[in-house]
Amino acid sequence: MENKRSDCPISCSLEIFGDKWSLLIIRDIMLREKVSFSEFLASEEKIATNILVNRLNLLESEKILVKEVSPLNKSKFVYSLTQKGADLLPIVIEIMDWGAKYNKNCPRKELGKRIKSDKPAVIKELSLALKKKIK
Amino acid sequence: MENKRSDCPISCSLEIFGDKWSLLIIRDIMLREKVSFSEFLASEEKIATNILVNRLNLLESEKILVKEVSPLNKSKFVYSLTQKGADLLPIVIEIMDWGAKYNKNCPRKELGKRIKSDKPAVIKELSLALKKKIK
DNA sequence: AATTTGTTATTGCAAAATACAATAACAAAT
DNA sequence: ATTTGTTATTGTATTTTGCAATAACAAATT
Repeated sequence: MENKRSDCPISCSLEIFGDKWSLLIIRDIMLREKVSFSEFLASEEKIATNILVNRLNLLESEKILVKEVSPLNKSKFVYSLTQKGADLLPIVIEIMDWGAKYNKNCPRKELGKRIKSDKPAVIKELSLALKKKIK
Repeated sequence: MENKRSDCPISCSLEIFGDKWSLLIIRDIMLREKVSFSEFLASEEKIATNILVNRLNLLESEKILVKEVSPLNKSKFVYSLTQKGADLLPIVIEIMDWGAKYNKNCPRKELGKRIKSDKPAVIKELSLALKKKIK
């Protein structure tokens, strides 16, 4: 961890995930059941392999993710959220809601519509589901 | 607006404010009553002038901020939030709450404590206050 | 009128982050 | 043995950011 810019919690948070990629990896794990390097790599936003490696290591070092050997395939790793990582859920949901509200080209799909109609319920439900999977 | 990476609302949002600075400017306007270039510049995180200019222009072009000549000082500009910008409030609050929860060096001050004890009330109250100031 | 001060913006250059392509390491599967 | 799949590294070009200096210009001061 580098030297902090300030003690502001917003600033500290942005030093960790204030970039264009980190929260997309979190999204993939949280909302799309992705768990591995190759699955993250396959996402539509086309992250480069070196950046993906870098972000996964960073998120792991911040204890937002945990990396383990896959029980199904010993030559594969799987990433899971810690409680700290799972607690990013409300942030992700709020960003998703704002983005859908202000972007014509981001039509709300099922989850987006449920967020629009009852955000707290969605957060509660997803949070419970995550609880079963955190490390 | 460049070419979008995808239609995901999270990705679209991060293309706008997914960096280490934009949300700090929003924070300064939302929570610290700052309105001008020199006030943003004075924040503890020490943003560079060229980056500040760049972010202000970007946020203005995204219609998150509006720039006007100050009524008090004609050689000064003041920035205010649009409704789109004010709607970032829940994101800012959630990031603040997460940062305070997971960072020893970010002691909760008054606002932080109120967020911890009743987040929806804080958001509602601040959102009402912002409503009176949006352009 | 000339000078100083305050505010916003620009420029030049170094450093860091990102994009993109190629390929390496290595275990599993064939 | 060879091929395939998964993760990681390397090299190079481009873009973004950090930092310092300074410009433009109006208001305030002398």
